[in-house]
Amino acid sequence: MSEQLSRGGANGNRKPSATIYDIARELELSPSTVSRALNKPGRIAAKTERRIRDAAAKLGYRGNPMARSLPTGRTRMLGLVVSDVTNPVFFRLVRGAEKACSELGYTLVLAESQESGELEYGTLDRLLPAVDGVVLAAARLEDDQIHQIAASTDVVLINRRVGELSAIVPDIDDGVAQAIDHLATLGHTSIAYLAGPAISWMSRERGERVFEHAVARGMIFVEIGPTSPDLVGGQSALRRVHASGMSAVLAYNDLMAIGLLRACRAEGIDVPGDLSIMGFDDIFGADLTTPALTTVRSPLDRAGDAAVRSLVATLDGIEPAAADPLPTEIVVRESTAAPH
Amino acid sequence: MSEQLSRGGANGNRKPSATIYDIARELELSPSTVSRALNKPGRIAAKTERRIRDAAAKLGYRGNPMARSLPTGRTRMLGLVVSDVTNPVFFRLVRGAEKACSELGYTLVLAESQESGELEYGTLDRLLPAVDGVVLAAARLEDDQIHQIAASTDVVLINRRVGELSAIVPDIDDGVAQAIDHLATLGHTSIAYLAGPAISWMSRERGERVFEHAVARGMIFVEIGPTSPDLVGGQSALRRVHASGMSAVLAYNDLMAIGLLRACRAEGIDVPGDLSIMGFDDIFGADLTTPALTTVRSPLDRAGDAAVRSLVATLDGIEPAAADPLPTEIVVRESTAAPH
DNA sequence: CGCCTCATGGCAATCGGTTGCGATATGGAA
DNA sequence: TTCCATATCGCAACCGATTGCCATGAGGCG
Repeated sequence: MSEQLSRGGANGNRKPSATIYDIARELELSPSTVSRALNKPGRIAAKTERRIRDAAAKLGYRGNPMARSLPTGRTRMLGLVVSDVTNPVFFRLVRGAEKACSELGYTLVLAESQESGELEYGTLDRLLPAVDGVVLAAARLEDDQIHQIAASTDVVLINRRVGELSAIVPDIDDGVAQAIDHLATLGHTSIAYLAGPAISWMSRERGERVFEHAVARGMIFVEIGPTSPDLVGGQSALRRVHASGMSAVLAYNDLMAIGLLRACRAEGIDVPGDLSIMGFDDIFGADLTTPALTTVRSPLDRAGDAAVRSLVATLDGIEPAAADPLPTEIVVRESTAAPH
Repeated sequence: MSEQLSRGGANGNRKPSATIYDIARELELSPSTVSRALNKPGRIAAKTERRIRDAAAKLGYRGNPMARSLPTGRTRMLGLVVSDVTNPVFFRLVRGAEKACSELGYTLVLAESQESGELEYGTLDRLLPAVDGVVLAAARLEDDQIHQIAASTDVVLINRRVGELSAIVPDIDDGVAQAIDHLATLGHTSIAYLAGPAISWMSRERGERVFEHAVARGMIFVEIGPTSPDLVGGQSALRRVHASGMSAVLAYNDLMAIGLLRACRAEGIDVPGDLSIMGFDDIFGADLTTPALTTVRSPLDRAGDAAVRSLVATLDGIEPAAADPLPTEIVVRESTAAPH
């Protein structure tokens, strides 16, 4: 009548899953043999391996991930740190990373790093020791915080360069060139760049590229901001944008562009008649607005995929293959037109 | 000149983090004392505990999660399974779950269960043994698959009821009542419900509620579908909707409603003039469309939060507090008006 | 026929904690 | 002063794997 000790919480009537010891006993073998048969194909006689695999299947054996990672130090888990889970920019990114992880036999752990202070004693503190590496897509983190993270685990950055850390950065230049070309062709001679947060590497990068291409085209260029990279950021920038007298605006991201769009509508400013607006990323919802947003599409899903693969390669001690460029391109919709 | 063995991947020049053994040696104590001092406050003499905590801080001790979970069987990780990471319905849900986990000292692992076949030998297979419990927000899973999962770990469902499994389901009735009232007040006498996938419990539930309230109001009611719960699903349903002659449509979710909206626009059907359209959930983007979508808002963030808290309570052996109702309410925007 | 090699499988240490139980002070009561 | 209860800490087993090294036996070769 001895009651089975149920470890941890409710649902006590759950049979603890089989271990390699169960298999070993069943077959009168040593646990080490079972371990090898299951992980190092060929190390054990083919016949024995067969028997072991069959027994494992029969007993419903699932290796205990914790037990495995204790001696090896590898958890086969990867972290993905984003600054804001509800930001639609990350959706395709998460999807790409998730798929790659799944294909490579890894598990993806998603974390949010809203305030930078959270780095200490927060989610990241719990995350870092549990993963083999992290993909950082958190624009809000300071450079030295990133170095700090990189000191304790392998890191791959997305949309950002910090020191020599490996990074996946889509080739902005293509897209920006196309965007400026698009606007110039429409007849615009002046353009404003609506910057995101000052800390954002990507915001600065995009601003820089827009600047370069604009002046190369002989266009007037101004930069407005910095602002928060969301709807309200875009919304609140309208007065400054309007005051600048530019006929076209390129916002740091789609969220800001959409915010600006809405503010224009509220103020009775015609888009694209009075003002052409473009964004970056082509997030979900960019084609839902009226007018639908013209934007520079970023291959975020591919970036997520590439980041994970690069990370896993480094973990395996392989020099990560030089990632192919990840080109960007513009998606022309309705928010851009000839100025009048 | 003995080279330090770097376990696992690159970045070999990383100092392995301190263990309780390091602390014990430093203080000439036993590891077990260190362990207790750190986890069972009061179990050890206050003075000793102080010394241990100080030493731990000094050495930068971070407990090894794998090592801890091996004897205890608990990983302090929770899984969140959704059917589609890129579906904006889940964003607020993820956010809510993430925050709750963080507050409770748990780590959230996000997983996608697109095809049901993936249940075997897929992401879930790797996830399940690694977490203490899962929150299931995956409408695509079959009932018996859910039971199968529940057999091996603790489970909390969101937006769905299966057997006696604990579930967080917002109170649809409020919202639907308000919706029907809204439409009736506008003068509508007929209404169509655009159903999602047949397998979706929530789709059936919403349809049922709409049906009840519509007939209670003496309205004509038809159900159209089932369809895929996304933009194309809504888009492709336009002809059937139109053919039905109803003056108002309530779609299973906002994605479908928006798809329908777009199709209407493409076909020159005036919304809300010719047709009033409503959705469910109030996802990101629902207020971006033209006309902006009137919808029944679901408190998804609170649902995520509640699910996690309920799950953790069960894990702690506490009877989860009866969750407060999670009411729904309509958000009136521009896609509904009096029929003509 | 003898020796060497290689394939095969077992032993035992190890990863970093947790925890039941026992040993040793320590202080208070009698 | 003696005895006992209690507070404090250590011993050692255990969680479920991995892995270096060794023992055994079989087969190949001269």
